[in-house]
Amino acid sequence: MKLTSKGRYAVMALVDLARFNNINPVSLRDISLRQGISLDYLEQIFSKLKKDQIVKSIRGTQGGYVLSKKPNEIKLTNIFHAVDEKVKTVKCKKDSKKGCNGKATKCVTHNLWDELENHINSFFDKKSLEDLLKSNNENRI
Amino acid sequence: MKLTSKGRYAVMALVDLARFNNINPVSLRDISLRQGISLDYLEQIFSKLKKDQIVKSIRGTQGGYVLSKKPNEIKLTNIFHAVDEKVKTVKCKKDSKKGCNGKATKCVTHNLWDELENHINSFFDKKSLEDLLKSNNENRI
DNA sequence: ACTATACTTGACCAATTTAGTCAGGTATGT
DNA sequence: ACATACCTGACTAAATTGGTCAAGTATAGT
Repeated sequence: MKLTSKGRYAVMALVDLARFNNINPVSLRDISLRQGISLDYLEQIFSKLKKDQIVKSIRGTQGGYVLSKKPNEIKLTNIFHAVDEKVKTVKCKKDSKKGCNGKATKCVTHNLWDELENHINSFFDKKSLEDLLKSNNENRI
Repeated sequence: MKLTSKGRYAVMALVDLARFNNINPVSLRDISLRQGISLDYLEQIFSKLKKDQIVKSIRGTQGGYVLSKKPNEIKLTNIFHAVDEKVKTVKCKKDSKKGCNGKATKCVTHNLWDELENHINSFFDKKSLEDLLKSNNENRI
């Protein structure tokens, strides 16, 4: 089981954006420099964040991105969903001969995996961008 | 984020093993047939389960595998650990210029990922093979 | 002793996913 | 007009996954 960089980058970038969000739009170039994430890759990530209305874009000189909502309204669930960082549990295919279909342990793992998904998602549902900003500030005293 | 088949197969195979464990050792061939998992792949998985002393092997005719412990003593943590199904969180490398080192959001994601790992592991720590056997039996009434 | 069964080990491989790069755009403030 | 910065899609190298294949070794039963 693993978490990919894309989700982590999205979180890092949004925390960065939230911190510098107050006055002007924040350009991806700045985020790229501050966070050490490739600009090209950031563009891919932000196009997804925009599609899910987590950020808004402002084009042209002095343009950049702005949060669409307040930091406490943006949950990790929303972020991960936007960038396709989802909990995949590799279930059995319905019409394959392999797996649990009609077999002895049918559904054991299905129920288990469903429980696990719920468990993980409940974590993501609770954490907001604001929570992360707070813990970030505490660390930088 | 995803869970691999290896972990799922290990769980399925062990539930199967636990059910038929009472009288004789259970051969991988039987598990393979009942669960629809490739024999060759099962061998790889069981060699890892054996190394972590979750199962014992008995060679020769009528041989097979037996659980090393009682089903309630075998937690999902143990199983996943044995087959290297671990929560990888793609952390920043220490000496790379990329990532969070010395950057604005240093440790935001580190703390977050650590919390998540704990959250997930607490789930795995609680669930035992016995729990799965029970829910399996309930399903087959 | 022979043989069938079943565990043991290690090399190999195709398909998929990941984490990007590259090359072109288009919109807009000054 | 021009620099900035968003936008889009194609491409790719490396790693991972989910196996297969081949060649063993150990043991119970005959």
